[in-house]
Amino acid sequence: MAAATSSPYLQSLVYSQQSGFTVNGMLSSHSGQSLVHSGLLRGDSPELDHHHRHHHHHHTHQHHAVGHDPQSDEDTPTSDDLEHFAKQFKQRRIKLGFTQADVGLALGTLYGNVFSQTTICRFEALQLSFKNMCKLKPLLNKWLEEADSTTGSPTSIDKIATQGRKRKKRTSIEVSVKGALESHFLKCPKPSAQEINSLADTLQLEKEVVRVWFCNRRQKEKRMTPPGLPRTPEDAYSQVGSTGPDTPLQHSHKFS
DNA sequence: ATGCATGAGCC
DNA sequence: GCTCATGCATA
Repeated sequence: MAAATSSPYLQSLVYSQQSGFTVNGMLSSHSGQSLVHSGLLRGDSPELDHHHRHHHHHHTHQHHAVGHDPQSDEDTPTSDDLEHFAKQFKQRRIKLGFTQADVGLALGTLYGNVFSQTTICRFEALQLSFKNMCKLKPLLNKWLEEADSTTGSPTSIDKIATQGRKRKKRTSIEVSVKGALESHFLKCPKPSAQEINSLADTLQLEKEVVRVWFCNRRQKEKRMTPPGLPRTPEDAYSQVGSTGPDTPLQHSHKFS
């Protein structure tokens, strides 16, 4: 009893147009993401091509005053850890009957940090930056523990006030124009204002739209799972219906 | 699930 | 103006 707080299927049904996953089914919604990462993290300098390990700047922060600190939880996860956790998380979440949106709201009501369906989705698909993933992992992990050992406490959902600001209507860019932008991006990922200007003029787009497009495109490159990664076709079909624990995910450590 | 957008923080 | 975390709105 307790899993039926909100309507778990509302969103799933709405968004299940392209993926084709059912409400209660355990069909994995392997849409366009590939779970094999290539270790592309921070460091936006294409020129530098030294194989960077997933390092973490060790700040010379002073240690804790107390001497007893056998095992603190401040260990930096590796990409593998995140990959595995994300997968586990998604599976448990689905089995518990929660949607991504549910989790986002639950985090808000439980810990004060509200997140959208988008963010949960991107976390599960490893489409965030390494740092961002590390930040969200503890939070989601905590929710997981709570939801898993829920003793039947119906958490009442509560929404916080939405900001009342007019948002610009999303401009939809034509596929041909997108192609042109892609081409330019490959040549020059970081065009100057002048370049953007001429580009915008050529493509008949607002300069701001072009600028934002490049910003977003750069961010994509910094995700854990960069776009255009060919997913292994064998991985396309995994557990269906039955209690499939998990699919053995092999990953290739390739830090070019 | 993803594309375009906002906004905070940094330079 | 860029990066970075994040999300509304939409495909």
